[in-house]
Parts: sequence; structure tokens; C-alpha cells
Amino acid sequence: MISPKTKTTVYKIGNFAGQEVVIQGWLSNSRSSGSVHFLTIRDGTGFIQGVVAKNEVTPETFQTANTLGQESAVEVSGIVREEKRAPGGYELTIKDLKQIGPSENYPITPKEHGIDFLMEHRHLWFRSQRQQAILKIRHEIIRAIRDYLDSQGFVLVDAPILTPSACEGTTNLFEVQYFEDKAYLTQSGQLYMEAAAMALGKVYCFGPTFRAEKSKTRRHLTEFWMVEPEMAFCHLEDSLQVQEGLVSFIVSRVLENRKKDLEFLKRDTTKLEKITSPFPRISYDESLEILKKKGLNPIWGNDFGGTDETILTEQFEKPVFVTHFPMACKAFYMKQDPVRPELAVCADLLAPEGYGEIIGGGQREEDLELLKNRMERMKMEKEPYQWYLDLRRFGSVPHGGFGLGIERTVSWICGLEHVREAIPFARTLYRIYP
RNA sequence: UCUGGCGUAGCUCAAUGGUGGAGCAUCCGGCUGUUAACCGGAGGGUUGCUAGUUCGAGUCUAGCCGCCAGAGCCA
Repeated sequence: MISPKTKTTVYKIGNFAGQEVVIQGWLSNSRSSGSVHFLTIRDGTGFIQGVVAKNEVTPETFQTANTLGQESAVEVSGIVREEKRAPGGYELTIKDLKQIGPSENYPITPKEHGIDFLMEHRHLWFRSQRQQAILKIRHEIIRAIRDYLDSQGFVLVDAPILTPSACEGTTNLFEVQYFEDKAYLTQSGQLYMEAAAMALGKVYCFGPTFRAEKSKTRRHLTEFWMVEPEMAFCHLEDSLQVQEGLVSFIVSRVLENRKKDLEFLKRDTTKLEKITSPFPRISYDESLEILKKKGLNPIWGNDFGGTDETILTEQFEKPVFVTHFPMACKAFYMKQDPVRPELAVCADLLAPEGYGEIIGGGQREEDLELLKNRMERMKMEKEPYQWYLDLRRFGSVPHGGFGLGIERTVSWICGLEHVREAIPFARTLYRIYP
């Protein structure tokens, strides 16, 4: 074992210029020029090139450097040296090298690979620099969400994953055996958050949600993460201000703390720098006018398709709120507009650059009779929802909230082609391995 | 579920209906500044599966399987 005193990480290596340090990591790539081996070592905090020269190390160490396979686990000891040619500014002149865990025939070579192969090897793929950058940005986004909501006085209330019935439809739920009964994996914690908001005022849940939809697009996963804030004594405009505050805070924190990762992903950060409060608001009716001017033929009452969203968001540099959708395309709990009952008091937030809907939200129907009537019209069973109707029987207040999709947000901020890269282990229609 | 596309070496891809190849990876050799290093050599194949057309099928036809992109639905 090499002395643990000088152990450090690639991230902190600049503090040790001229000194001998120990790095523990993996060999991500190697090259050789005969008497000099160049080993690219990664340790989770960064990548650094180690140089092993034949006349500076023992023959055994030199031979080890020559035979290490890609992704071998190693412990190296070497002198930190400033090096203008190195991408990180520093190199390691290796003095000693130990193989901790061997690796032979690593499947992901330094050449291009197809997406199916990479997804099949997801457990190894995210050792790559690109995937590490995405995972770090995802972490920063989640941290920013919690920091922001916590600082605004929200209380985290965990919603159940196993639920007795559907929040919305029933066809797109994963059914599981629950002892003698059937249960479903949650598709939203929102109804539970309404209960929590009546106890604590401002709450949010953060967890996985599940949709058994047979969707096969770059924006869909069957298991994805959502943050769902819910607020009592809240009108639509209050909720929109929380949303634009949250989203602009997320973007600014990623720009502040993960600039290098964004650069590695070749993300155009000038577009992200424009994401500041407030965001534009247009009504559903206005959005149809915009689509008509662009030569499309939208039908009033229908939800947007992917093309509609792309064209709409191209009109704005910031995310845009589309408010007051027709009741017909929204869930039973949405509050209907008192002036125009065919509309819901709701808003979706569409991300720029064609990334589509990242938030859906609105005010909830707080009137017991209106809610019961609507459930009857939609032929819903009322028995499983008695607890939910209780919220309207005992001190009902105007309230609302929203759900922000984590993977779509990560995908937008990172500039990804597909949400499957925005989550560590993606679950899609045809993939549940690894 | 629907529409379109693809399936050839471990990986990424070539191959007019007529002897299945290249680059990378692997193994061997060379090189003291490489950056997806480079140079020389070697091994590596039930062309997704089944049936059919044909003197002859990786190539054409049908069915099935797998994957990709999009639609619907949604965050």
C-alpha cells in the first residue's frame, strides 16, 4: 500500500503542483510511444494523463503500465506537473503504479458505438466523461430544486409509490400484486400533496413516477422523476411565480457550478444565460393563433403535439407558460375558469429549443359539489376518492401546484437528444436491463 | 397500437444476385510526447430466425424476432 498521507483526487490536483501524490482510479485509455506510456486515469472527479517513462521507473512498473487493460483499477503515485498541453492543465509523472483490479476486453472501446449497445452496457457507459458530466448536472439540478423550495418555506412530504387507484387514467398504470389485492405504481403524488398542503401550507414531494404508456419518443420514459410542489391559499399566478423562480434558479446554479460539464457537452450556454424571471405567458387561445400564423391547422380542444410545441417554443428565447387549456384535455381535479367554464385554470411550461413540456400544473377544484359533478360526468368511482373529497369538506381553500419532470429538465439544460441519457438507468418501453 | 427505417466479426460499418471485407478492440512486434496516437503482423463469421424464388441469396419475396426514429398519450 502506498502511503495514504498524500492521497488526493484529480479535481484537487492543482493544489499539489511539484509534490508527489497518490491517485486511486481507473485507466480510461492508454497510449504508448515505446519507452513512454501515456495513461489516462479517471477517479470520478476528473481525468488526468499519467506519464510512465522507462528510465524513471522500475522494469516491473513499466511492464505493468504496458499491460494494463482499459478500465483496470489502479493506484498511482506520481509528481504533479503543470503542463500546457494537458486539457486540465496538469499531468502526473508516475513513479509507482499498482493494479488493484484487472480489466480485460472492456466492451466500450474509444470508438463510436450504437445506442442499443451503449444502453445494454449502461452500467459501464456512465464511466465515460460525457455521461459523468450529465449525471453531475442532474445532481446539481436536484440539489438546486431542494435548496430553492426549502428556502421558500416548503416542507418535503414523501408521497407513496404504491397506490390503491389511479390519479388520472387507469390504462397507463403499472399494476402490481399487493397481497390479496391489486395496487398500482404511482403516476403522480399530487393528490397526496393536496392533503399535505392542507396540513402544512406549502409542500413538495420528490420521487419516481411510473407510466405504462407505450410511448416511444425522445421525451418518454416509463419510470421518471418528478418534483411536485403544492400550495394552499394559492392562485394560478402565485404558482407561476414559484415556477419561474424555481426554473431560473436551477439554470443559474448549473451555470455557476457546472460550467465545465456544460462545456464538455458542447452546450450553448448563451441560450441558458437568457433564462431569467419572468417568463412570457400566453393563453391556449393565443397559442392557437400563433400556430395558425405559422401555417398549422390546430383544432380547438386538442392538446399540443410535438410539432406544435416545437413551433410555439421557437417564438421565445425563454420557457413559455401556456395557460387556460380546454377542460376537455385536463384531469378531473382541475379548477374550471369561473368566467369561461370550458377552460381550466392551469398552465404548462414549455422549455425552449424544442424540449417541450417540462411542467404541468394548475389550480385544483376546491368546491365539493363541482368536483363531485365532474367525477360523475367522467363516470369515475367515488368510493376510492372519499379521502380526497374530505379535503373539500373540511376547510377547503383555493390551492394549486405543479409537477416538474426532472429528466426533461436535465435533457434541456444539457442539450441532449434523448431523455434516456438524463437518468442513470433508463426504463423505456423495450428496456428494463440493466 | 400505427407509419417508416435498420439487422453482416466483440464494436462501427462496406460488399452490382456470382470466392464475405475494412477500421477499432484483442494477441505479437516497433517507436521517448501521445491526446479516438501511429506503423507492421496474426487470430476472429450459422450475414437475426424460418420458409420460398434461383444453377447460385448477405443481397430478391413472405412470415416472425430484435432495435431505431416518429405519431397518438404525456412530464
